[in-house]
Amino acid sequence: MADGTSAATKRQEGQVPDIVIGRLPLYLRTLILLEKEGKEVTSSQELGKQLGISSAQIRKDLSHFGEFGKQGTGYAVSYLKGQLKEILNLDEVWSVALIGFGDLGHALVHYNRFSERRFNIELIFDADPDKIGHVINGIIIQNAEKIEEIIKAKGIKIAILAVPIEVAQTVTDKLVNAGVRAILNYAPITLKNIPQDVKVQTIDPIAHLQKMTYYLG
Amino acid sequence: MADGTSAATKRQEGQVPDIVIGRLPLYLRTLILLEKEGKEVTSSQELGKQLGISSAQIRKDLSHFGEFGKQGTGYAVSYLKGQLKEILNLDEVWSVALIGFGDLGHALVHYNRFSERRFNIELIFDADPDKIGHVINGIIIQNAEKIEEIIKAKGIKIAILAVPIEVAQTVTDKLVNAGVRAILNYAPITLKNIPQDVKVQTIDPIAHLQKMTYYLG
DNA sequence: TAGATTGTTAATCGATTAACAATC
DNA sequence: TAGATTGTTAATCGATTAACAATC
Repeated sequence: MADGTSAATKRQEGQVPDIVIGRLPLYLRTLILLEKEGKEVTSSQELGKQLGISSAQIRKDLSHFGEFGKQGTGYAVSYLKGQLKEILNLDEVWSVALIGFGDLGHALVHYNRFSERRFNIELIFDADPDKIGHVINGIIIQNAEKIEEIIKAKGIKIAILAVPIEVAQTVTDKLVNAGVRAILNYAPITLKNIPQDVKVQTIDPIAHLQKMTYYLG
Repeated sequence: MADGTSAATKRQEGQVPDIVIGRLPLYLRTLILLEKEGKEVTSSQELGKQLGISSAQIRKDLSHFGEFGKQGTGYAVSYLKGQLKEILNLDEVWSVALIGFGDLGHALVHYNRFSERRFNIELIFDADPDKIGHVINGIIIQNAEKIEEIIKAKGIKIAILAVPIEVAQTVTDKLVNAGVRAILNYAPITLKNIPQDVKVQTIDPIAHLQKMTYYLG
């Protein structure tokens, strides 16, 4: 994530590194898994083994936010899970706008894990007149021209961008303008003109594959 | 990513950091974009601006592999693109096996960028008897029980894992056993028992969203 | 208690940036 | 030439790891 930290916006005392924030969801994911397996207590060592990282790193990461464990015994799974959820602002249900209803958009709408994790896709937009008006999972596909108007009206802060490359930047400008603060970007392009308080995460499967083929030489 | 490489490497002065390898596909992506725009020459500054990273970092990254630019003028777009493709082993067509033909698998098969970038999905597997035997894009959906047999026979090195969490590890074991060396994993779980020479990249959209909600507090 | 594990400090390791001679 | 930009070195910055006192 480009956090746009410049000399003028030096990391303030007590601010947690972005790379640490990125690991918290993995810790949470693992705790949920352990809980499902019936584990009530865990340790930095066990978590580390599950995730393939060191126990020291986990303890260090958590120490940015407080003390959650007990010497000699470790962490109560349910408690730590709750604390991480709170830290990550996951106690509320987040409304999400999906932009683009092609194959990917279709798959995302049917991906149950979004709602399981309390990300509710509440709006769908597309530019194709043949799609506009159709109802998917009780959601009407809206005209992409109304993105700003409707998102602003609903106060939605999170958008999933699943549009073709060519329109990704234009749509992004609209989303930012509509007050969106987090964009999950599936277009394989670096989005520009992102204000400091708007976060972007780009998912590009091709980039992942190409990173791996390097090692297949 | 573990660097599982023998002493007999192509590069004498040691290993290129994995984090650098991860940026090469982004450089390539940007060069392709610039080429499409008709640009014949670019610079580390321009590339950096496009990607939101420093020009120094781009020059440093490229310097691990050789000298590709000219002082005063910069880089020939087409040439640098070709060099990066070569470095990343992208001159050949890679056959890919897709495991799991749910909504996500469906979207992936229809995602043209895979074939555009020379990743050809050649095999599809699913465990559902209702799906086995159906033909998608000229590819028969095969019984998941034949994963090892068929992948081994075809010598396929890259797999995309789009199966439910519960079976992800079991399928992974089979893939590794069948000789797969790169796994693009869409199951939100850390895969275990991965040999050093097998690479895994996990894509978890929920983790990305949760990273961003931290900042929405 | 004895063993285990946390939270934290200090040391190490690695990545990024700044700066500049070389040179197109 | 004058301006621009590379490739590289050294300095800086930041992240990870090791180690251990505290203590459950």
